[in-house]
Amino acid sequence: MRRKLTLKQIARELDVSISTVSKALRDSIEISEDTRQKIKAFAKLYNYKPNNIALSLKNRKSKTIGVIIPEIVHHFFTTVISGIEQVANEQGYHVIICMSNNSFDKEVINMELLANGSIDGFIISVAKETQQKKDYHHLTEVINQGMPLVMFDRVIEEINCDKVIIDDVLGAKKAVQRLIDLGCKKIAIISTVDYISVGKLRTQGYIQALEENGIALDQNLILRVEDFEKSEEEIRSFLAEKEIDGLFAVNEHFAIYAIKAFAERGLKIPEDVSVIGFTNGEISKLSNPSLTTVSQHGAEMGARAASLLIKKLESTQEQEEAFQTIIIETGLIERNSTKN
Amino acid sequence: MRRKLTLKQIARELDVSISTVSKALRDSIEISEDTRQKIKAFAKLYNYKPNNIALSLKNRKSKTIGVIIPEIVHHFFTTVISGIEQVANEQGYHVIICMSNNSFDKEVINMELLANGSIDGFIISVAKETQQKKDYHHLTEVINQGMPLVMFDRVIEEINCDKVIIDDVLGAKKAVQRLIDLGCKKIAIISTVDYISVGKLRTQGYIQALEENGIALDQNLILRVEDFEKSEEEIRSFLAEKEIDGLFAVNEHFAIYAIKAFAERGLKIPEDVSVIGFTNGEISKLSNPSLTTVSQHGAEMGARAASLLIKKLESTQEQEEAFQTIIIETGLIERNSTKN
DNA sequence: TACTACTACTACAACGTTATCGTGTTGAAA
DNA sequence: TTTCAACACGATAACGTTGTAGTAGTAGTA
Repeated sequence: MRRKLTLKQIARELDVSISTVSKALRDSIEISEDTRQKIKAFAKLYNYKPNNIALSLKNRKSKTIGVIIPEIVHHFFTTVISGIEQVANEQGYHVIICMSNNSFDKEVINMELLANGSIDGFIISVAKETQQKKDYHHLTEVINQGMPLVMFDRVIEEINCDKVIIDDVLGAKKAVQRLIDLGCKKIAIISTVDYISVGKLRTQGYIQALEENGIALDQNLILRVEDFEKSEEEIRSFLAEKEIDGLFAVNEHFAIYAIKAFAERGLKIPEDVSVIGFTNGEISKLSNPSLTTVSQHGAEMGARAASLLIKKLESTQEQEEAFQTIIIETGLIERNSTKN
Repeated sequence: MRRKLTLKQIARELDVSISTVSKALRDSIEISEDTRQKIKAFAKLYNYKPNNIALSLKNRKSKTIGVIIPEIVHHFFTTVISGIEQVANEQGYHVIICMSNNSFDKEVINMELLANGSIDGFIISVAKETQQKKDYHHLTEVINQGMPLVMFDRVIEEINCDKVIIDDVLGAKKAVQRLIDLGCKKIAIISTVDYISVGKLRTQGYIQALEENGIALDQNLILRVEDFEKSEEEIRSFLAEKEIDGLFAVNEHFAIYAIKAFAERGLKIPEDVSVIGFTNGEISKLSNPSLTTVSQHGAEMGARAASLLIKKLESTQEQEEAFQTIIIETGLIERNSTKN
């Protein structure tokens, strides 16, 4: 097994100095045409590639963006990553992804690991556990070290940094408004417990829509799922005897479980109940009936986040305090779970 | 913005040499108790963390595993990554993930990037395009450089390395056998074009099952989807007038599209047609009716792949030629798309 | 002949570590 | 008083790069 070829080896082999090899390969005019050709030919022949680690160390930057996401399962995160990758690659950056699996500890470990030289900046959507614990020391630490950080989707207000979010309140409001426009009179919502920011915000949107239309808020029509593992059960019993004609769910899964629960009661979608979900993932597209959803434009989110981060990375001046929060508009994709 | 703290800075601050700081932090007995405490306290106070890049350069290894996957969308890959992460973390390794997006070029770029010092070894499932092109230079190159590589799922026979696969033929055979046992007489298959190895193998399993049960093979009952983007259409027209009572699909999506197509024809699942898919993902679980599928045990696959890789990385001796191929058993998860 | 200017290279330092070897100061044995 | 460990620390090299500064050798000019 031969080790990777280095400048030193080339130098020894061709009986020149390391500097000469380095310069020849970078087409320096200091090196004669002859020598340059010789060195380049040799390097090409033996497939020389500079060692990134050495370059990172020397340049004190890695041209790499670290992305930390809570769970890769969600199609939404996939699309965000695509967006990040596209912009990053265009600008000559590389992307590495780490999962926190929604665990606070893993988020901390991964961030510390990446922060120690491997990457130039972070794009992160924080873990559920982190939101719950409200322990942000790892985030502030990274920021204090002068490493730019962009948050997306699940952001933390208290942290001062660039953010890319969707207008959860508005997205939810538009969805519920649509249900109202379709003639729904009794609209329920399946949300999450309030410490999950998106759940809280989407619930707000639901409430606002009802208020604006003069519909009285009925707390019995709000389900805040506690345990994701048991969400199917929670939803089933919540919907067991509700007489409703519209339902808004804050994610795809909840919407699907709701549709199943309705089916078990013999209710027809969308004839008896109209259902709208959140997040335009695979599941929404493939479900039966296909699901009308609020789309989050994940790719755009990723792209904007990457742009923000790279802008920070490339600006030599420290324009501190100049943190932006970009709000991505949501869309509503109408499918077969709502009356047309 | 303060830069990251280095040994040098600590040394200057405490008026000792860099060596002393390094040794103190590593609890060397060479350093007096007093000095050691002082240095450690200082380091802790200012949150010193060694620079990974420098360590990687010095040690010529990064304790990091690079994972290259074609598309993150699939739940299957997610589970594989979980398996990899678990084993890797246990053994003190870090995992970074890159997506090839099924593009040959991106696969090459990502591999070259990671191979130049960032990681110690690869775990890869190759891109569709790579299988099609049969251009494996980037893989052989990495191997020739002495970097261990483990392939999983979509492997390439010609490449000599450790592999972790499922027995696609057997998995498919068991699924089709199940359909036969359920009394299905006319069983169709929705597969992919043959250059995708898993499609080819699963088709073989289908054929074998029929043969073993003395059922004549009918080429009209085999669909080889060409274009994934248009798969829904292809499947719809394929199933338009088929009189069948069993269907085996080589992935979840195809199965779902098939169920939709049947529904459009007014056929009931599983009463009129029994359907079995492949890959036990979210979609199978959530679809309506829920889908009976062949499960691939992704987490186990990832775990085994990581174990193989780490074993190679830690073995100082080069036991070349000792490449293994581990075959993971598939399971059959029965849900509501087959008669009970 | 002496100086300058240019060409084509080499040497060195630095990025942040750690392992190896070197060294000055003590204290005690001879 | 001399010698020699033991102790506690410092200097150096190395990992693979690149940029700056330095230097032979040649050619041209006065």
